[in-house]
Amino acid sequence: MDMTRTMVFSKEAENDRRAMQCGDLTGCPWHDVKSMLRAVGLRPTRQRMALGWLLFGKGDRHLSAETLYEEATRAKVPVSLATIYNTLHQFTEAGLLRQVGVDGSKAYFDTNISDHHHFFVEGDNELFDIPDANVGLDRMPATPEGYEIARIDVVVRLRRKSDAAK
Amino acid sequence: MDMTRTMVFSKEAENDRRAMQCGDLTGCPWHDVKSMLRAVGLRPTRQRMALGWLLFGKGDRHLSAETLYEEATRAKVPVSLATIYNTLHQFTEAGLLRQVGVDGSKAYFDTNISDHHHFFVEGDNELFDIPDANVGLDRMPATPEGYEIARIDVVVRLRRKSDAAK
DNA sequence: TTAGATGCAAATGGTTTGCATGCGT
DNA sequence: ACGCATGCAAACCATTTGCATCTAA
Repeated sequence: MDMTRTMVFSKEAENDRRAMQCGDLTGCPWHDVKSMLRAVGLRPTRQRMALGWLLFGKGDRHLSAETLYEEATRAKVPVSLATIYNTLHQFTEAGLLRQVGVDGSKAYFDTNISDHHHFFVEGDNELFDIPDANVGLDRMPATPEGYEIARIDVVVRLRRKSDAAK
Repeated sequence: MDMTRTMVFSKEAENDRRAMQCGDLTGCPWHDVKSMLRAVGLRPTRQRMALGWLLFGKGDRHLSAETLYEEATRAKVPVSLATIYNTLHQFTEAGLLRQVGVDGSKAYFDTNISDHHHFFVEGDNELFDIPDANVGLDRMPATPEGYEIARIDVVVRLRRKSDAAK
């Protein structure tokens, strides 16, 4: 059962993270981030800790490199944009984050790495999870010969309901 | 009538195009492209005609600006990259093309504007339509208040099956 | 000490823009 | 002739890279 788990490492990482965030969470996010980093083989450096803290300290989030950079700056954490990108990618490779490609311009990173899909608000470029975790594909086509499914991305693009005028 | 001429014409344009490509298609694509352009209110200029010809002359295609540029160049059609981008966007706004956002880096344009989804081959960055037109969403979540669904994009990401070793 | 991490600035790649010239109506 | 269309190059923006300097182990 459950053999169609293609993104296997996400799963493991997810467990690790959940364990850390919900298990021995003591109220001091620094400790947990440190364990999390160690668990995936990344050195717990000053900036990785701070970024991990910002990223995972308050529930599921969707942010771009720029967003995280501003947030870090606001939080008085000295980080360079280059490091933000490095960290974001390292976290993603480690399975702590999931990269979501929505509009083709900038990249978004989702702290929720479980199997789920997204709503994307056109214009606002806002991204959020589709609450119902059970959305699935109906009548999935056969996977072409020689290929395997790496992932299925579903993006429901929303637009503000045309409120009367305008 | 014809007051909300903003995004309404996707549908109309599709009909026009289908009529032109399947209806009174005479074998001379130039004539059809010209009609098609006129139908959506675009001046049938040399390059728009040529690009329309390249784009719609041979079935459903998925290409990037760069791809089309090379193709045009190879076909001895003098066009600048800027014009390629302009044209691609104008065609898209007119509903003749559909932009597909897959990887976040470059933009792809699909000459198949009907409701359908895609396979995306990671690594090769190859994009193609999912043959079964009936793929649909199972258990679609409720649309958030105040919003309406603009479109649903489903991208099935494929990767070459790991052939034994490696 | 030492490999790995960071910061800065310069390089990149896709896409857009400003403006002078060209072409469809 | 008028005005949109085009071409070119410079501008842009998100992201990446090279390299010298730090820092965790």
